[in-house]
Amino acid sequence: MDVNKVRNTVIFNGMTDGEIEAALKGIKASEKKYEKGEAIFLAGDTTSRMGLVLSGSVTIESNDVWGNRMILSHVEEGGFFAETYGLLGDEIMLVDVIANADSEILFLTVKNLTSKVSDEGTWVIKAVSNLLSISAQKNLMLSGRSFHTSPKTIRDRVMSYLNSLYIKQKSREIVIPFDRQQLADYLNVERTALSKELGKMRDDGLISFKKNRFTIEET
Amino acid sequence: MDVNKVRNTVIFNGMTDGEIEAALKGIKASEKKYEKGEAIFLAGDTTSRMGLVLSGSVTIESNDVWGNRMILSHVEEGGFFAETYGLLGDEIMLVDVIANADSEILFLTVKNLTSKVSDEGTWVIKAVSNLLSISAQKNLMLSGRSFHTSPKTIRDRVMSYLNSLYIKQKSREIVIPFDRQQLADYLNVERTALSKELGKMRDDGLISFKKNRFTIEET
DNA sequence: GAAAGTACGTGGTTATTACCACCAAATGAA
DNA sequence: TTCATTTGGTGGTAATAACCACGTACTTTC
Repeated sequence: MDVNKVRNTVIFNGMTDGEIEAALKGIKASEKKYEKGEAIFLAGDTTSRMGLVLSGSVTIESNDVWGNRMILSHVEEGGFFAETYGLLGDEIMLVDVIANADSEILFLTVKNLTSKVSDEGTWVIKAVSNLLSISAQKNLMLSGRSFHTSPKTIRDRVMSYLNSLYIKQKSREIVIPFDRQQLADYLNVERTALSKELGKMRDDGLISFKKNRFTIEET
Repeated sequence: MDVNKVRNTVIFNGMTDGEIEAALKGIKASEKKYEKGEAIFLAGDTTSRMGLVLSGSVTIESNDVWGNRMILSHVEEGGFFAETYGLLGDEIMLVDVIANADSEILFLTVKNLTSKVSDEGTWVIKAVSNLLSISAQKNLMLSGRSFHTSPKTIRDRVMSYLNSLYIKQKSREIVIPFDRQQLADYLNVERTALSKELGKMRDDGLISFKKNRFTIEET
């Protein structure tokens, strides 16, 4: 890896060239090329590596069980993706990352960073590392919720939510951790309107449910 | 400070008692008592300290220019608040933190943590510290947006958004960084519907605007 | 097991928004 | 300038959700 390529990225901020070289080694930096359209990560994956776009660009997108595709964001040269997943290591990704052009990606193994640190570091690094975990965790919750509340109809919000659980639980039979009122609050809709829409979705053959057990019907 | 009181909180995870003591000193831990109803932070403040609830509980709430109050969350014993603001240090808080009962709060100066570290640490701690900044920054953006998209009507979303800029810019004359389409996307509403609602709000004497300059009218 | 409370669903009404077609003003390039 | 493009606004309509009132089933408690 050429230090010049990464010197200006945020993660190597404040490091000398020597440190960057050490970091690249310690962080197991590995470069890989992708062709336009190729998948870098797929929903359902777990990863302990985050990505840094050296050239080209990638899109973060969601493709749900029902075949709906949604583009969530672009990441340009110099930008990161999957930091949160990489940091937490065992969280299941809910989105796909696709090369938007021929791209060079640098993968950085950041999971070990914080765990390794916990054994050997001083209290300072332990504290920073703990804060990073707290922050990453919160991040994941926030982006999850914002993801499920951005569709404009109740039906689409429910589908977005159920799809994420489908990916996590890898089963069309889904147990949700909410009662109706809580689900309504989480999706930012009114409870009775949610009940009605769930009923319609059942009538339309999309789902069936009883209490907090939902089943995504085969189409 | 008694180590026993904080040993089980996430931020001191993995530290020996000796390290916790060193940490408490290095992090300038200071305890303060608040009576029920007393303000711990107010919107418009900046802080380089985060809060840890030792006893009692606090509420995070929003009180806007128009006098609307909204409770956003509770933090119980052992929980944190203002971590993101504390970490970034110079971000203006958009919410109030109020003691929900007689409470003991431990303030931790976390800003210095990451900045101090940048000078002296190894590449590992620098990388972790950089990641923490990235994560905190992203966090702030995510929670801001989710804050402005949770009201159910377009008007309330606009008011929430303008109020946050009012707090940041400390002026009733507000320049927004978006054109109409971008504002609509940010607030998760349809552009023409937004235009209409802005017109109505002007008719109702709430605001006036021209292009991306808005003025919050005195009521 | 009766009473009270909680959770969920339905009907009906109204308010709000999305959506489409279109226009006007502002911007910018030739 | 003139033409094309971008940006913001309006009218009208259909879709959607909020809101209120209420009923039913399931739980919990005494």
